[in-house]
Amino acid sequence: MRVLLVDDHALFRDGLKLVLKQLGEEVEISECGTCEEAYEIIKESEGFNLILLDVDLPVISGIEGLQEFRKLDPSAPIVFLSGADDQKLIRKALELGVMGYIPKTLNSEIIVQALRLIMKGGRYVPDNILLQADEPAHQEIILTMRQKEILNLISQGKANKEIANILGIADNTVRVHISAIFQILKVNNRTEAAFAALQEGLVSPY
Amino acid sequence: MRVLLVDDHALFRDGLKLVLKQLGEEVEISECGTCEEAYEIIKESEGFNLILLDVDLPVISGIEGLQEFRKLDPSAPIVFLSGADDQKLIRKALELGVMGYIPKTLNSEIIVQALRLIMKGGRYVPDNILLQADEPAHQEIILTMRQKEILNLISQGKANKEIANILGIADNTVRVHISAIFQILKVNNRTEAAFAALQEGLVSPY
DNA sequence: CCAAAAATAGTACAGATGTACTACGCTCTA
DNA sequence: TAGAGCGTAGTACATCTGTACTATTTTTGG
Repeated sequence: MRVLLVDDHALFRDGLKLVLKQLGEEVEISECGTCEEAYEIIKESEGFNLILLDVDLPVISGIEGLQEFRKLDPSAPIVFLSGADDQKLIRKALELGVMGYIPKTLNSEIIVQALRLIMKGGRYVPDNILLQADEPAHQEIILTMRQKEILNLISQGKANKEIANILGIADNTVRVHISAIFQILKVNNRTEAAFAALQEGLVSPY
Repeated sequence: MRVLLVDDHALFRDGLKLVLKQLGEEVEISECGTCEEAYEIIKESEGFNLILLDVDLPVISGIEGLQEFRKLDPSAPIVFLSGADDQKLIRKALELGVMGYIPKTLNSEIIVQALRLIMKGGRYVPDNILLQADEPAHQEIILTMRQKEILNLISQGKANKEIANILGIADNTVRVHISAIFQILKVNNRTEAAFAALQEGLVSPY
């Protein structure tokens, strides 16, 4: 069995390698600390039975790199490793079609069980986290493309006039969009909107 | 030798325990996943020779919990473990007087050497990161208490009047503070200020 | 104790922001 | 083809925001 382990924390890799050996007979582990290295390894290999991918990788995150892994080794089930028990992240991961989401807080016994499950074609997602996520019944926020564009510019601290210039429209139009955005996000001003955008993952804090 | 290992990632603890055993003869390792548990362990123990503390812990972060560790076991050298190679964080850690800062990306050989150094009374800080930190010459941003309070409220999307009400001062005064904050942060409006505050770690995105 | 820094507060003003309207063209779908 | 939704744009208006002043009181450090 061939496993590829991508995580920038060398010691965590060491710990996980021990766990993987409990998985069974002949486990052959390739490891690296970045997506870029992982791509090279896959190209030089004959495919893996399992890819364990840290979501929080430097340069190219696991989420960003996921598609490339799919291309390079379409048959390998991909499991996300994550330091954060983030409900949204898990949902996104599942949407992206990963076969598992393993929080690094899990102890080795549970991880072994989870990986066995995944190797048999199942999925593993920590239930406590999914239950948590069900609660809020948090209504999906849907914005039009234009609204997302403008929300992004708002989040950069741009003024209405600047936004109008950038998009080549009248600043009255910008205001109309902004009013609409505020209603959808249920906020009253651009600073609240910016933070709402952050929380919804619509913008990133650079 | 007694070592306390506080990290919420069970597998990382496993990896690190292996490394610690390389440190020498009789290493006795206590481990847990949160500061709260760690406090209990220290109270029930006779003191440690080394405390390894993850900075990014749930509920109480390593940085927040540091003082309490100091109180409970003043003689134990404290070493931060961190998943992020963050220059600012390292500087802050050193200011707080920790004896070492170990990025989780380090491999085991280097960690062993670093821990040996620290056990002998030295300090370990990854040089590549410190060099990096020198470059930006990023001037420290110093705000008064009042300014921080107001910056926080700005980041919550509060209007000047609301801030004035909350703090029990005139909204003219709020404006004066805000003008000062903008100059210090080199920004032009409250949304930019909110994001600058985020980047500087002055507020958290809840 | 004095000087500097911080916090307070006022007046004044230009410009930005947010809302409420109306209105028109475009695209898609029933 | 009618209606819905989107993007565009205008007018009007009340309010908020940010800056530039001046000025007083409190706190703090040398």
